[in-house]
Amino acid sequence: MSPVHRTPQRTAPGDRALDPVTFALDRSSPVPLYYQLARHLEAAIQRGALVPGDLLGNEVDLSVRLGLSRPTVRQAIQSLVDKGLLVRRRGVGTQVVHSQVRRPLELSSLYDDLESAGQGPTTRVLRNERIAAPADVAAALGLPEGAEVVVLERLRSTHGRPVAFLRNHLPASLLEPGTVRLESTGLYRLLRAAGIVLHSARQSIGARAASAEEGALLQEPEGAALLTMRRTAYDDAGRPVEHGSHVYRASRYAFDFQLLVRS
Amino acid sequence: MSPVHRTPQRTAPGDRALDPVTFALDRSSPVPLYYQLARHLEAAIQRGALVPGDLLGNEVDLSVRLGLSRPTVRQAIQSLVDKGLLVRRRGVGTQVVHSQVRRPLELSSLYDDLESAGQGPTTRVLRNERIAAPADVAAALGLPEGAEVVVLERLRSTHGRPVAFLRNHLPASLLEPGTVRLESTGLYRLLRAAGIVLHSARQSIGARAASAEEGALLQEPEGAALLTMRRTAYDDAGRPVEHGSHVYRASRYAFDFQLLVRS
DNA sequence: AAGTGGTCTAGACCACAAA
DNA sequence: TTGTGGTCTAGACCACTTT
Repeated sequence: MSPVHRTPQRTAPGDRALDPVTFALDRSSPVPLYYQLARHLEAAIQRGALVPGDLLGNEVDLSVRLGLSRPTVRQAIQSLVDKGLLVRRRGVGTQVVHSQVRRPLELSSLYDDLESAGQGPTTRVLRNERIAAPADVAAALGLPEGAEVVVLERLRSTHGRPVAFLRNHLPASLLEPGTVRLESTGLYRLLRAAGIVLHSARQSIGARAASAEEGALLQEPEGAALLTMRRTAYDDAGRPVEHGSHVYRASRYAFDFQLLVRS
Repeated sequence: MSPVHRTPQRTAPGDRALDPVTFALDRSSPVPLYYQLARHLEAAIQRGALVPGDLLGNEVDLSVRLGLSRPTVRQAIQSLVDKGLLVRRRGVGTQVVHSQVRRPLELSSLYDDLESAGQGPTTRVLRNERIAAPADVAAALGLPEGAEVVVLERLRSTHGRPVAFLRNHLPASLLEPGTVRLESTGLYRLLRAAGIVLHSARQSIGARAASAEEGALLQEPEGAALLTMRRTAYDDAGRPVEHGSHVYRASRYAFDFQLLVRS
């Protein structure tokens, strides 16, 4: 049996040289074996060597061919199942998911979103200073009211036209973001560069009509529909790291993502 | 050493009877052992027996105390790490995450959302018929243009006031949803009851101003800000199962969820 | 130096689906 | 009946963090 099958069946004999599953592991690398395998399979899927519906060979054969134990192979496969790229069916096998999977919803910055969409975002920092925390911000960040926080206000544009107005608050003890850097990258990248590891975020997406000031900033008429997003991000230890309150031009932006069903 | 530690340190001696980690496994149950352990730990966290910051005992001790192998214990712990309830640090240990974790974003139906919030949703079915698929729907569902689909239009309310207008299209071959059932439950529950297993969905959230008809339906003035959601859901085999195009009153609804950072 | 999680092995038996 | 993934064991060695 050849290790990859198309529906309803099999590849031509002599395909083993093109077998997209078997490959050379680097056992001297510090990269874990299961991770090497996962990346290899993912690449094979991305470049189309494994087509939706294809069955991977069964796990036992696979582990023999690769010289790995079955649990290690399973660990690799499981990570791709978790990503939504593969589906396992008992008694059937493991196959590549049919639908075009895009990335699941990530805690990504708007900057990265726009950049990866080739939108060449620009940022104008309107405000960057230390203030006493307003009540709602203090509550969101778990700080005593009046504690010192950094407030950032930024206008993000693509193609010279505004997309979003971003207001963020950070505990002043955490980071003193430089205005210059903020104009050339995203806040989350600055946090990561400062060694702050994000773990989770609580987020709320809504809509409302634009105020006169918001309209002026975003070049929308007063009363235009805006998307709003409020988010508090936490680090590994559960400490609030950042609270953001953003508004987006609905005519130029939407939240777009893939969900996986919890199982 | 007692198995649970508070910061900076330990519970009183004699606490072993209250040890929130050790418990009795049911080896005769068909429920997997790792799953029993995961549920037990999750319950201990939810009821506060394990407090944020608490360290679980190390994995080797734990497996000995529970009479399980270490991989099985790891499998249980890993599932809770994936859920965002626990954090592991090499050289340190596994501890309960500080922040209050709510559920991550799920592919849940609005009906379930409102019901679990105690809002007692009601549904009025405005339309339930078979039609030839419009071009955009056919494209989303991967059907030839003009193929037969079921179109549903529903108005969902809580406390007697409308919250959302839901328009859904399904391949007619898949399901013939009964209007009566649709008034008493959510579409996704009907799909599940029909044996349709959802796997993933592609979703886009935006905003726009209400049209005159939308305003009349939702009891909002024309031009009011509305939240919009377009979603296509897929089953295990990657077949499109449903396409929804919904509008929500921004004054009464927001998308509210927790994100975990991919790692 | 000691203790933790991270990785890996080489088996075993079971549950489920398809032929 | 056969083949698949699902679960589980009892070890091993390594990398990292803290003392």
